[in-house]
Amino acid sequence: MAQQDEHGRAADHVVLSIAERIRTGVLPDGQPLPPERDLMEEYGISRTVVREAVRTLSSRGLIEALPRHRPVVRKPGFDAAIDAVGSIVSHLLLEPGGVKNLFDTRIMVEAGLARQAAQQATKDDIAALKSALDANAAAIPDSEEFYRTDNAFHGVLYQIPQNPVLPAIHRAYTTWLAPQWSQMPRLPERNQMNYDAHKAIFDAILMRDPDAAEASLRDHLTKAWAQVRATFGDV
Amino acid sequence: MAQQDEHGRAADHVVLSIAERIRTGVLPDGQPLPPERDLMEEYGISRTVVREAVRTLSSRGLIEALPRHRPVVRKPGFDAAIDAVGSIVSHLLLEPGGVKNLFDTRIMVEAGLARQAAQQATKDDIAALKSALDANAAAIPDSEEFYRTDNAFHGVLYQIPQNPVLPAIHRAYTTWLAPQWSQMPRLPERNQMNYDAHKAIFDAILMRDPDAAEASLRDHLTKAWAQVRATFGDV
DNA sequence: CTGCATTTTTAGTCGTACCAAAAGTCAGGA
DNA sequence: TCCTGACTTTTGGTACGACTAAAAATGCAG
Repeated sequence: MAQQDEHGRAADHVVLSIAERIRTGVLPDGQPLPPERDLMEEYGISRTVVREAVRTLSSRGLIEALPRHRPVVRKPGFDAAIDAVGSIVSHLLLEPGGVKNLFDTRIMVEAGLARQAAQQATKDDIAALKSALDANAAAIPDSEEFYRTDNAFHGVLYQIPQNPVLPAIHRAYTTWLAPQWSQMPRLPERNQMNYDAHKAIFDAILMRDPDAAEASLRDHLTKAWAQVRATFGDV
Repeated sequence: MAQQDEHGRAADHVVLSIAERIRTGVLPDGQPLPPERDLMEEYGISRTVVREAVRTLSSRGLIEALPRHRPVVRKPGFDAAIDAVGSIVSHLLLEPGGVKNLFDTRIMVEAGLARQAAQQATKDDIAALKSALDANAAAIPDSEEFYRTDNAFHGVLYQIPQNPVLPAIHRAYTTWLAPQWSQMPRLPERNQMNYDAHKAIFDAILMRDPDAAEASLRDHLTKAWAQVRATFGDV
């Protein structure tokens, strides 16, 4: 994969070099990048190239470049990876069927999570779920708060396997699907219905019944999708 | 979220504008972008800014900017989204536990796919699986070919739900995990073992037994992971 | 109509210059 | 002494102009 080194890209070399310094910790997380003028001297290139490199690193998520500020190193986490795709995904969601395709994968993933939870959840996990469920119940009259606690309940499912990739995925789903979700009419009746679904999922997990857990979760999300369709039509 | 418009970024406005033109099809897929000089005239900005915008669009995956060529529009697909994260993910995989975390999500996903296949696979799906399985069997002596057919067999699982997101995810897994996988010693005995595992998965799907399908798939991938560990130690 | 040489266009890079916003400095007052 | 606000320096954002080499377009000859 090693291409013609002196061919068409000076900036890419700088990108690679800086990325490596970030990865190895020579440039620690949170530290501002050296000034552009220093970098151009160090690499023997023009500021044009330096700026291109910075721009690239920024959209790669390795640094955070606020408009007029010094870019700061942002050691890549799974969240940064999600951010990096955000732009593309938002385009994909505007395509017909885009939202549905994404939502379907969410159903798949959470169905798996529910099964896994029913089989492997520890006492602490159950306690966390219970606590999230109670908060959700308390929020039924307050749609704003219900949305938050609803999210948090699902979030617990993503935490149970103790895999840092999963919470990032959850954040991705909530971020990307938020435009649809947040514009839906919020009614206490609906909140009640959703809470009941959460309770059913919780109960199934508590009973260590993977099939029931998956079924109730699928039912829950499928109904949620029906609500989305009722609001937005086919998307 | 609308910020101070005349504040700190001229390039971003151009990025937004061009991205919109791509999405709406004013700039169709495959068409080269207008020359930089035309764009600077059209937007009333300097070439510096145009180039920054192009660079950004490129790393966002909306256009493909080969070194000395005209950037061509590349309507974003799910594959492009995967590419966009590639850079970050490759960093994450170098972190301790990074590969395992990713592989675990793969096990989760494919476990779900196997269940779903057992429940919903059509005749055509089964036929595709069978065909992939046969190709896999025929390739047992040829490790190179076996790797390919192995991949293809798993790929069929990702196709069954008919959700375009899933094949993209499969491609992501194979791309990101390839460095580990392709360096593993290839032995016909191992191929035989993996083929047997594939056969077990296929049989379970054929028997419409989701539990067995999931179990055999988990077993298969867990053993594959053990092979990785045996080769690379803890990663 | 086809293949090749020539011209034109265009991306890549450099350098300089200027502005405005941060960041850093320092003096004066509480 | 410590805080505060004005002042200076640094630094990112943008513009303009120039030059090179590669790519694309053109035109010519066969």
